[in-house]
Amino acid sequence: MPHPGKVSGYTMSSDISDLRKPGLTIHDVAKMAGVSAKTVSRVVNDEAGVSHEKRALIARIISEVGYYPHTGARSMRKPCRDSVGVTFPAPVEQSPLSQQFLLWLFAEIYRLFCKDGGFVCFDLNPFAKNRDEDYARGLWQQRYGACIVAGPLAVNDTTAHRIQASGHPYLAMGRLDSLPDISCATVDYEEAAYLSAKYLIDKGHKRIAMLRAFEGYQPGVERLRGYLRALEEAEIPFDENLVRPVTFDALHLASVTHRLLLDPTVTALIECSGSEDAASVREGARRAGRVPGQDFDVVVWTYTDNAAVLNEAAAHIWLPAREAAAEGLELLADWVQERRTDPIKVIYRPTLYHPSTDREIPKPKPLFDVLLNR
Amino acid sequence: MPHPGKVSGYTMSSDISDLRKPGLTIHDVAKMAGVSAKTVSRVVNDEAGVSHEKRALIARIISEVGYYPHTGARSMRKPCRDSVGVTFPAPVEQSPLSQQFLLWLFAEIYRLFCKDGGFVCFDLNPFAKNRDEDYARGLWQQRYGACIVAGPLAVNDTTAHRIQASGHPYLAMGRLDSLPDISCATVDYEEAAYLSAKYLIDKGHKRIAMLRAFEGYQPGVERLRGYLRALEEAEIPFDENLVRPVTFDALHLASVTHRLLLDPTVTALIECSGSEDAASVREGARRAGRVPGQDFDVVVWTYTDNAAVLNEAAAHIWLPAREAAAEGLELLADWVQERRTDPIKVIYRPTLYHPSTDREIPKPKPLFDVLLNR
DNA sequence: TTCCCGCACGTCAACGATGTCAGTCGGAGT
DNA sequence: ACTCCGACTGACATCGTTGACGTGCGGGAA
Repeated sequence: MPHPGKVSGYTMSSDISDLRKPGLTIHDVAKMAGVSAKTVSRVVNDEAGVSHEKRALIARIISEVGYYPHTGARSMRKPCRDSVGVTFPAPVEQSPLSQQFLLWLFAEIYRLFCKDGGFVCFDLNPFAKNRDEDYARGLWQQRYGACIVAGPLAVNDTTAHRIQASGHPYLAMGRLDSLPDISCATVDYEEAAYLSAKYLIDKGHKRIAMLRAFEGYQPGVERLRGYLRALEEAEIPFDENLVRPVTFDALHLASVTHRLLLDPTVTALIECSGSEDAASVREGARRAGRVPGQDFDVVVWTYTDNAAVLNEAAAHIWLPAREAAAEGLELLADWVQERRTDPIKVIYRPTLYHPSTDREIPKPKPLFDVLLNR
Repeated sequence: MPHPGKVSGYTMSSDISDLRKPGLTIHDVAKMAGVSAKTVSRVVNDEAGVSHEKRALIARIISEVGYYPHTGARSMRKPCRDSVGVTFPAPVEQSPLSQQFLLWLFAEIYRLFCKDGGFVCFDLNPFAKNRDEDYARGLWQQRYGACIVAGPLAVNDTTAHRIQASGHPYLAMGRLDSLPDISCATVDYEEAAYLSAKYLIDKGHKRIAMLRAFEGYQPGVERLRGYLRALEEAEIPFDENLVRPVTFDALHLASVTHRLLLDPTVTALIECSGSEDAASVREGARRAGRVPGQDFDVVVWTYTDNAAVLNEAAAHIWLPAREAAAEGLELLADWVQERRTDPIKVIYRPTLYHPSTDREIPKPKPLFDVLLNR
């Protein structure tokens, strides 16, 4: 046996007593230092009114015995400012956000909220009884002091307004831009759909297919609105069969594209599923025997400026979701620090470009006019 | 302007009052229901001693007004059981764990700890003053009731024992297997190094290079131990120049491999950097003008059983880290639920195989004997 | 009828930290 | 010498919740 000492039993005891030790309190520290609890509290919170010697003594004792204040007790006397909660609409592995974006988002949240010792509390509970109320349950429970609703799924207006009314800092990402006083950071999906459709209409297309996200995914509504606006302006009738809901699954995406493109009168496609899978669209087209750029025109939406995902044959809509998120998170951090109180409104405009004609992806971030007012 | 109603001011007020509303308390609910706070508490906690009518009434009021108990106040009366904290040694984007593994880990943690309404509190604070103490700061602060130390960086023994002594459920992942009474879930890195070196020695090699992880990365120590053991058994002298620390950066990996292989007497290499980058090793070898499988022998370590990463020319060590993590997390969940109290010891054995001779990657998970005792 | 038991409640103190306020103690000003 | 002031410190109440314990009431047994 190569590793003696690694062995330990795996037993089950039927009578399990609660062994968790109570932990040090401020009174313990006070007793050790020979002062009152309040004086220790003053040192912990960096308040004035303690002599230099006592302050040094108490600080030394605190670090020696490893005293940490009890967060719960603290949160009863003052609003909690050292943690943010992040709510998702679905477990990470099913998130419509790409994994790359998700990890970037995590890192950004940590960077902004942990540098002064803060905590991030993730809430991906897919088992909640009432998803919508539960979006902010950590806020109602005073578990964290600010809240990021990272999901683009619908949050109903009552919940949104309840969060707003609670006075806690919060930010809804990817949604809620239509409610005037609700904090959000997102991109303008309606505009993206409008630009896509208009681009294709201007090229002479009349029957334009669109892959919109599945039911219940709020930005899908906005997409449809932009699409319809472009059609209306050009006086082209709407055929509801051309707008298909898709999941974020690559195979599903390919198969829906396939079926759409079997209809030869469909000469253009807007791929706005939210996934980065331009490849899936290409696969679907291949199966239908059609060649993008020759047979039909495509507009692909992308959330990154990564040239690797570019499809030379297609026009692209760049949705600066990362830029919007970054900006929104900065403002949320200000709010937590009480450097602002108004709801956050960050809405970035999408940009249309074509890899074969535009040499560079437009770098300057197109901001919504709210932000230009600064 | 396409979107009226989206505009909102971006102002700074110099006198910011704290607007955060106090929130509903159990007393508010009690008043509404015409009962005492204790009775409401009984309903909230599903305790006996409340008549059916009152229980129904109170439950209705709770859901109507959206009352949630204050977590902090609660945690002062009973140990917190509805949340786990996860500590990392570094920000996610710098993690030695692959992004794929990381997201899988997140999902697994949520699956196990959120299904009954739990929360996950991540702690990636890279700004902590005393990293080692801070590994469990959320535990000392009673912020969460159980703790996962997800980092393979060294946790010093004092901290480990302090966590153990506190009686809180915890799990150290990827490390600490050498301390007898400390909970951990990991793979046997020493054995992996031993198997790798022995395989190469048996093939007749005498000068075997090893890429070990950077300084401070604890499993690196264990790797070296296994390597040395194999050398000793074969009575081959140790040349310290053959064991190079690397970071988890693909370019760095390639360049170190390059330099190692410029020495023609080096005829074998163990690539155990922990990254999935067999490609980097191949690139380094190419630059040195050497061909793996012909010029020299390689053993590549991998954490997945994904055939896509396999290099036909190399022998592989499969480290079932995911399996170990999954098992450890299950046991931690049991501990939180008080179905066990002993420290967790999950140590999986690595497996050596060669894609060109072994038809299948050995599927049955090789467990350490501790687990076989069950 | 009396006693006792158990259910359905309520009362109260305590958890750990901090805000409020009331002291104490030098030293400077008159 | 006497006041006054400011720096330092502690006593106490309080936050929201729950454990321990007390009370009143109805019903069955003696």
